[in-house]
Amino acid sequence: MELAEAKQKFIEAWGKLGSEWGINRTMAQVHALLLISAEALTTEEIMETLSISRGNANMTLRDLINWGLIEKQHRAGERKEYFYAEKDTWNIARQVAKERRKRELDPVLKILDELSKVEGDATNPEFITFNKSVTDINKLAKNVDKTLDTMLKAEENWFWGSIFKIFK
Amino acid sequence: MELAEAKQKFIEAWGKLGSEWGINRTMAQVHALLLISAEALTTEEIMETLSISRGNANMTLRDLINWGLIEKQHRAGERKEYFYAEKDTWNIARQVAKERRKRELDPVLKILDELSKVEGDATNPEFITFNKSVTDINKLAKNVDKTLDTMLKAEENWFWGSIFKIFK
DNA sequence: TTAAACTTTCAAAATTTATTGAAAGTTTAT
DNA sequence: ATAAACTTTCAATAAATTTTGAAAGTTTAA
Repeated sequence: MELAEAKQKFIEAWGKLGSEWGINRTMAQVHALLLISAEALTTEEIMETLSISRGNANMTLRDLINWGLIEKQHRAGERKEYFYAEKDTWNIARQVAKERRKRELDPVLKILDELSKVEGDATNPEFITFNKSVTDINKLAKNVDKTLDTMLKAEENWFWGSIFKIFK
Repeated sequence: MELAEAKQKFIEAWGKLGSEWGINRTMAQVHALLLISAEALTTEEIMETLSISRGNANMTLRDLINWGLIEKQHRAGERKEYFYAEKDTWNIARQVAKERRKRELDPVLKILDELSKVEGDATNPEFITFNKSVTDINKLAKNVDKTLDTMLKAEENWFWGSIFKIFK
C-alpha cells in the first residue's frame, strides 16, 4: 500500500470511529490528518486535503484546540497560522477522557446523585425498582469516574502496567 | 421530588447520555423506561409513555434485544408481548462494552493492523510520523481491547476490587 | 490611513439520521 | 376458513446535525 493511500484510509477510519462515538466526523478527520503530518499545516492545506469549506475548517480547528488536541503555531515573518497535533497517544487518550468526563459524565453524575436521594414508599415495587436501578448505576458511574481520575493523573506505563499485573 | 418526576428525569438523562455517546436517543430512553419498571411493559405502554410511534417502538425494541439488553416475555392466555430489561448494572455495562467492541473497535483494530504494516522510506519524515502515530494508536487500542476482554469475563467485585487495590 | 492578508461568523442549504403510520404480514382462537 | 389481535416493514416525512460561503472582522506592513 502506498503512503498516500494509507493516510487516506487512516483518516477515514478515524473519522468513522469518531462519528460512532459521538464526535463530529470532520473533527476526527482533521485530527487524524494533523496526527500523521510531520509538519504543522495551514487552514488552506487542511481545506484542500479534506475538501471542506473555510468555515468548517475554522470551526473544527477551534473545537480541536478547545479539546486540547491541537495547537496554533506561528512562524517568523508569516501571517498564516499553522496547526500542529499533540502526537503522544497516551496524552491524546487522557485529553479526550478528561473532556468527555467534564462535558458528559459529570452532569449525569450530578443528576444520578439527586435521583438517588428521592424518597418514596418502600412497599411500592415501582419505587423499589427505580431506586435500585438508579442507585446501582450511580455506583457504577462513580467507579468509572474514579478510574478516569486515576488515568488522568497516571503515566502510561504505570497505568497499563498496573492493569496487566492484575489481569495477568 | 415525586417518583413520576424522578422517572421522567432519569429517562431524559439516560437518553441524553446515550445520544452523546452515539446511541440513538429513543433507544436509550426505552431502555431507561424498562430499567426502572418493576413490571414488563407492552409495546402499547411504551409508545404511550414516551410518545413514540408503533414503528419506532417496534424497531427500537428489536435493537435493544439485539444488544442483549432486554427480552421478550409471554404471558399465559395473552397474545401481547411484554418487554423486560436486564436489571443488573454490571451485566448491562458488560453487554454494552461487548457489543460496541464487536461493532466498532474490532473493525478499527483490523485497519490499524493493516496500516501498521505499511512500509516506506525510513528517511521520509512524513512516513516516519505516519508510522509512529499508527503504531502507537494500534498499541493503545490493543490494550483497551485486552482490558475489555478481561472485563467481559470478570465478576463485578473482582474487577473493581482489583482496580482499586492498585489505584488505592 | 489604507489595503492586502488572513480569520471569524452565521444564516441558509445540504446532508444525515430518526420517526411516522398505514399497509402487509403473522399468529391464534373459533 | 375466517377474522380479530397483534407485530413488522419501509417509503415518505420530519428532525437534527453538519457544512457552506460570502460578508464582516481583524491584524499587519508600508
